[in-house]
Amino acid sequence: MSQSNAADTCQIPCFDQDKVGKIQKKLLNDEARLPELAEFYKLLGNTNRLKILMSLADSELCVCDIAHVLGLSTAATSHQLKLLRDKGWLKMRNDGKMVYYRLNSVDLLSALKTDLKLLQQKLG
Amino acid sequence: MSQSNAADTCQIPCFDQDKVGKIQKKLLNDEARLPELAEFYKLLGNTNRLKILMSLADSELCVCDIAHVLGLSTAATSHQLKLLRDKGWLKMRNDGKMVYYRLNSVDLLSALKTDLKLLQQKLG
DNA sequence: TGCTCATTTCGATATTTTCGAAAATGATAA
DNA sequence: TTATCATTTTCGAAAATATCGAAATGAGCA
Repeated sequence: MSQSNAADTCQIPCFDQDKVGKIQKKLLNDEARLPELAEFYKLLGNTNRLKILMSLADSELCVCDIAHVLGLSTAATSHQLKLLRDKGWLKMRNDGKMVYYRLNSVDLLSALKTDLKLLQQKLG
Repeated sequence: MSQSNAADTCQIPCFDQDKVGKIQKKLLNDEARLPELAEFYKLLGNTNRLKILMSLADSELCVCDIAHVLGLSTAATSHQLKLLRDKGWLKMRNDGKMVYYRLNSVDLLSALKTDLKLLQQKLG
């Protein structure tokens, strides 16, 4: 409320207003996309979902087969598949009672592989 | 226990043993690395940490400046910095009382940018 | 000694994740 | 129709995790 003497004492005196301002300005471009990017990474931050993506590298699979690869129930598997499908990374195809899933983006898989290499390189 | 008539009725009859076996075999190569990869993505699955990485694109910054960019306390900022440092993505440098952080890997930033492009492309 | 920037620990809170159980869906077959 | 089967969905609960403030600690500097 009082505008008297608060202005000339900064709570955190070390910071460089100019530098901070410039960086905030620069971030503005990407800032809107960062939550999306973070969500993308959260989605990939799970071993089972990574396994799903890699399992589908060569060909489509039915839910049941994927469940066996993961060692999960079909319900749990279906849930993970839905998360990937909702974001558009997987596509499903009905064939009678069966449902087959396949990758909807080759680029995703190559991104995974690139990142895997980055890690391997980092760990020697 | 009884081996009489259990063998010919499969609890989950739809799956293709051969296919599953082949995929599990193929996954063996990468499987050991998948938890690492998942952890890597978990680390990146946070807007503040992404902001930190992007803020450091051009030059090092002190904790206090980073805290201002993020709008967090220095304690909270320091915590996030530690997570990135512990994984080897950031390096710190002491200069008097101040501590400066910088990127320890150019490749990480380019991976980020690649993934961001992948998303932009996906979203039209 | 006192001050400052940063780190660390502790802990509370909030959020998220994961997945089982069970009901619902939707296709097929008898 | 009725039964069956593969999958999906909803609900919910347990567990794991994240986030961050407060306060104690370090470490440099005057």
